[in-house]
Amino acid sequence: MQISKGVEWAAHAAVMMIALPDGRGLKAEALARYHEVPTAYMAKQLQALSKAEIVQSSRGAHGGYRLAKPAPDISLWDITAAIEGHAPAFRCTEIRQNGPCGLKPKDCKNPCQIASAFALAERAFRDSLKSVTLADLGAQVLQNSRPEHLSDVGNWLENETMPLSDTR
Amino acid sequence: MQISKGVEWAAHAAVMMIALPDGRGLKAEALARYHEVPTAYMAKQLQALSKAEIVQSSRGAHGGYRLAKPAPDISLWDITAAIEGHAPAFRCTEIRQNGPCGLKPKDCKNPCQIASAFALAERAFRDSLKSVTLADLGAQVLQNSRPEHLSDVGNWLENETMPLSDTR
DNA sequence: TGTTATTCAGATATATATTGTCCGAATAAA
DNA sequence: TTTATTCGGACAATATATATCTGAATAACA
Repeated sequence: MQISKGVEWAAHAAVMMIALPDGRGLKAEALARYHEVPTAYMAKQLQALSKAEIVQSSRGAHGGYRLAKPAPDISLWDITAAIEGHAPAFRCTEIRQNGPCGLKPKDCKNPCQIASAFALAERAFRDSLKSVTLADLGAQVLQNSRPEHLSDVGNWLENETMPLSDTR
Repeated sequence: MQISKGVEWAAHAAVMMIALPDGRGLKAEALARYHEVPTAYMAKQLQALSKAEIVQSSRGAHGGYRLAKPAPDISLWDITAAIEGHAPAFRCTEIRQNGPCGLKPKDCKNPCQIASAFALAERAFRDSLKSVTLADLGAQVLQNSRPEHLSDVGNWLENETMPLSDTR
């Protein structure tokens, strides 16, 4: 029962994108470099977020990714589901229908008790993650970071999001 | 994010063992045959339950497995943890310490916000499973099964748990 | 008390999913 | 129209889950 590393990366990348000014974007390579993770694999996670319409992508020169909707409308569950998929973690294979005392399918209209218990637990998990938004995470970062760190990040963003010919 | 099939098998096997009379046991092969799953792999799950002291094993002729404690004292989480391990599903790799704006370790005494959110969600998952005991599951089976099915199971158990020379 | 049949337990292969990489398609700037 | 740049999906390597096999331990029986 493991959650893919991609979820961690995608979540951090999404938090990063909160701070992105106006219509600017961050390319996959920059987000990977910022977090010091393999570029191509980070790109893969961003593609998944893009498919889930959590981020928008722009191709070509000066392209990149940005959030597709306001930070309060994106939950940690949205990100997790985008990377891991929506399939339940517990997969009931209906083994109660197997073997010498196996039940007939018509006697299995109600879900198996064990499967039901897991479904309930997974719902609790999901609901917990749904209650946390990107905006919440961003606010916590602002609160808990030292001012110098925030300015470091600010400067880095300036450089990465302004690759235009600004020679002044 | 998948839960091993072994958890499903182990849970069903454990529910089965509730019905076991007095000091009798069921061997791995019988439990596998009952559920129509590969014998050796079912055996492996039972070994895990044995290590976690959820079931007791007896070797040699007429050996087998039985519950190591009363059904109300065994939760679905106990079984899950025995098979899947106790490690958290979300693994924080502290990528906030990476890259050009990486934090210093001394500024990372508090856990990362994202990791905290997942820890909370996993706790909710765990607590939900902890609230379901083998006794609960057994009671539900008794309630929801047709009488004929219960007698089928009873007969099967008689044959499997009484392989002694009872020729009368 | 030795011998044998039986059963559990750990070590060993195979299949599947996760992790990581590459090359082509698309887009925007020049 | 050309070119540099970036995303997107196809491809490969690694780790984990699944399945199997052989040996160690135990109890029944002679």
